[in-house]
Amino acid sequence: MPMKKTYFPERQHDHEACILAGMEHAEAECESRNVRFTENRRSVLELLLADHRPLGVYEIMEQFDWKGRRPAPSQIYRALEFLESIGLVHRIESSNAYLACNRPGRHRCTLFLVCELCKKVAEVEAGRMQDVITDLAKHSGFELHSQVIEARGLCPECTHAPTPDEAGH
Amino acid sequence: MPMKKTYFPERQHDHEACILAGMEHAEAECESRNVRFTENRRSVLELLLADHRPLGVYEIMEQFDWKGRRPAPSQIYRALEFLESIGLVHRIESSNAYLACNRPGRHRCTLFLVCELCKKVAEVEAGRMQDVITDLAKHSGFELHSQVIEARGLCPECTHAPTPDEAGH
DNA sequence: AATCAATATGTTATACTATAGTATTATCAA
DNA sequence: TTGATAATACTATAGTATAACATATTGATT
Repeated sequence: MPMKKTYFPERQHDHEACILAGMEHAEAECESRNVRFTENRRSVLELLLADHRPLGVYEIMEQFDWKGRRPAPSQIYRALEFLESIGLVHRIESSNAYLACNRPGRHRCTLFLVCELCKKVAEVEAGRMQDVITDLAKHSGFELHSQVIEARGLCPECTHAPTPDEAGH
Repeated sequence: MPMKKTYFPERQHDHEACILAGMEHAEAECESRNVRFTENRRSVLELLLADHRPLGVYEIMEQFDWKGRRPAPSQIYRALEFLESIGLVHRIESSNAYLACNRPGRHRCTLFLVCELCKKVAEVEAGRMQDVITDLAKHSGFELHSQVIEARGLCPECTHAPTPDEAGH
C-alpha cells in the first residue's frame, strides 16, 4: 500500500530553510524578470512565507513593522499585486486572503486544499482539472482567462485529532 | 458539426417566465423542506432572479425597497444565507457576489463561467471535476467538505462583439 | 553630473463587504 | 395562553479594497 502524500507542510519540516528557500527563489525570479525586489515586497513576502496559512491584508498590516511605521492598506495591496503577478503569492478567493506560493513554477494549474480548522493550505497540481475546464469552456463558446479551484475541508492532522492546539496555530 | 450550447442565458429568452419559474421552484422547495419563505427572503430572491448577474449585497440593498424601509446589511445576509443553504442561491467567490440558481437541483457539482465584461454567469455541470477533486483529496488524506470552481473570461456574446451596450447591462 | 521617464512609495480618503450582539416580533405547537 | 423556536429590526463595528494625488527612487540618456 503506497504511502499517502499529504501535500500539507510537515509538522516537523525545517521552517527556517523553507523561508530562506522561498526568499532565494523570489530573488532569482525577480532578477530573471528584471523587476525590483524592494523592501516593501520583501517584507510582505517574508511575512507570508513565515506561515503556511493565507493571511488577510490586515493581519499582514499588523505584523508589518518596517522601521516603526505603519503601512496603509494600499501599500500591502501593491506588494501583493506585484508578488501575485509573478507567481510568488496566491490569492485564496474563498478566504479573501493571501498565501506564499509553496511550489513556485511547478504547477500548470493548482487546486488549493484549505483546512477549515487549522487554516493551512496545500497546493496540488491539477492539470487534469485544467483540461476538463478548458474542454467545458470550449463547448460553451467561453474564452477562458483564468480559473479558481479551491476545496474546503479538513487536513490530515485535523481530521485525525482536531484539538484546540492545532486549531490555534 | 454539433451546435454549441452556451449555457449562458439567451438574449431573447422569456425573462418574465424565467423569474416566475424561479419563484415557483423556491416556493415548492421551501414547502417540501418545511421552512418559511418569508417576505424578506422572497424579496431578495426576486431581485437576484431579475438579473443573470451576481449582485453584491449593497447592490441588493439599494434595490430593496420593501415598504419604504431600508434594510441593514445583516438582513440581506440572513436571507442570502438561508437561500444558499437550500440551494436557491450561489455565492460567486471570485466576485464576492450572489447569483440566483438557474438550474435548481440539477447539478452534482457546478462550474461557474463568469464573464468579465457583461458579468453574466453560466452554470455548468461539472461531475467530472467533482470526481477528480474527490480523488485528489483522498490521496492527500483531506476530508472534503465543499469546493469552489469558477472560470473567468468572456462569454460567447462578449467574445464576439464586446460593445459598451453589452457591457452596460 | 543633469535631466528625464518610468517605477515605486507615502498619504489621505472613501467605498465595499461582512459579522456581532441584543432586543423585539412572529409563528406554531402543546 | 403559554412557551419554544425562528425570524426580524436595529446598532455598532470589523475587515476588505480602491481611488487619487503628491513625493521619492531608479536607471537610462545626454
